[in-house]
Amino acid sequence: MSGAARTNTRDIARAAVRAELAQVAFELFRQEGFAKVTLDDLAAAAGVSRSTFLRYFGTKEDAVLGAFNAHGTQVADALRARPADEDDWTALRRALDTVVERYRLDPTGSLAMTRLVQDTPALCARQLEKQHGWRPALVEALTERDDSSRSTTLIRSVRAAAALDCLNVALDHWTASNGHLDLVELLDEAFAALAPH
Amino acid sequence: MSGAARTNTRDIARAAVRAELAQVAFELFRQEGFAKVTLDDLAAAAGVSRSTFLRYFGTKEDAVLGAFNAHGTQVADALRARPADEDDWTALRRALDTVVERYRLDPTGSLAMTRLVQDTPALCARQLEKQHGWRPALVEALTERDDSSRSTTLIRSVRAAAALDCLNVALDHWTASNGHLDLVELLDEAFAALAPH
DNA sequence: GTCATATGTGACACTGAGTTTCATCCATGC
DNA sequence: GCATGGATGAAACTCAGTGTCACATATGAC
Repeated sequence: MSGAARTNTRDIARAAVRAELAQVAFELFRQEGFAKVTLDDLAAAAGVSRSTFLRYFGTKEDAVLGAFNAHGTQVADALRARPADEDDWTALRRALDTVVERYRLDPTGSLAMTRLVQDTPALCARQLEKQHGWRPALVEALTERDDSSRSTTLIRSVRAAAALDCLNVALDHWTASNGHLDLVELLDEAFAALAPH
Repeated sequence: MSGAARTNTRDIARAAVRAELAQVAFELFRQEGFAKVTLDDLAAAAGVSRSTFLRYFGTKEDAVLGAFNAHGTQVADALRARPADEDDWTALRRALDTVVERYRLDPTGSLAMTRLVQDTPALCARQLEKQHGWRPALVEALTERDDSSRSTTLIRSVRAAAALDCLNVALDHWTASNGHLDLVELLDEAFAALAPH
């Protein structure tokens, strides 16, 4: 029994193919618009069958949004790594630095990707859904950090949700400025607008 | 030219049919589950053709979520009606009372409806999308209330988004308690978790 | 009353997403 | 070489959503 977590040659190959397919899909979506590109188009452009494409990404949207799949647990992990005496809000802000870092590494690509998602209602909706799915993990991480009765699940849920909103709104303004404004500053402003006492 | 806003006999009839169709759909979804019911099932149950059903609700989801269509502008209007000297966060909290009132009027029905939405990923996603669409109207209302430079669009956007999160989280906990907990108290707690200084 | 028009409806065909099934191919281990 | 299992491709299928057309009915003008 090769453990499920074991990363073997096959998994690496799969990941490479997946990345390649995602790249092809992204280019096509940007050129033609998400709605105009069919699964057949994607498969043809990538040189695989429609079946194979759908095996890598369960849905058309996931060919784009699969890039964000790891963000949820990543932010949750970053949250757990914050000092125990830090308040929820500050810890959430700092945990989002892991996401911001991704945008800093490739501003041009990130800008194009973020625009594509924002300008495509179907992608926007799926993205919101995906982020909604991160909330439980964030709440759990917050709870592990401070199990005292000072806080409740409701409070942690609201803060986790609000933190993700801050990210989204900051990104909205970032793309609106063509990436000229500083994402870190925008995020700080967003967090400041809700800073709990 | 009969003005578009004019409510004539025809519009009233349409609204009645629409309400009837929504009711039938809701019952069917609750009994069978949203995914198991097809548009043909809905049309047959309602005694109309598939075409007609789709004319009333553009999508299957909208047969359920159409009930929330007015909420966006309703909250925005309530926001504009708040005293000018009230801070954003308090005004948002009070504006949501218009929504809470709907739940208070029919707790049983609201509970079933909210559960259906929460338990159906497709509906949950569409609901998030719909609420996301409310944000611009809320931001505009906040701006009209206080056009001073004390605040920015980014700040207002974050607060509007966070307020809706508060509502959603409060509703999560309300349904989890089978409607036993007080929605108003839950909402107050949620808002308190983010109270800006 | 009659005619013209507009609107609601149903029937139908069509596209495209996503699921499922099956056959085949190929790499790995024996 | 041979068996096995995972990856692929082909194809049929369901269903949501769009668009078109024909028909019926109700409303308004004369």
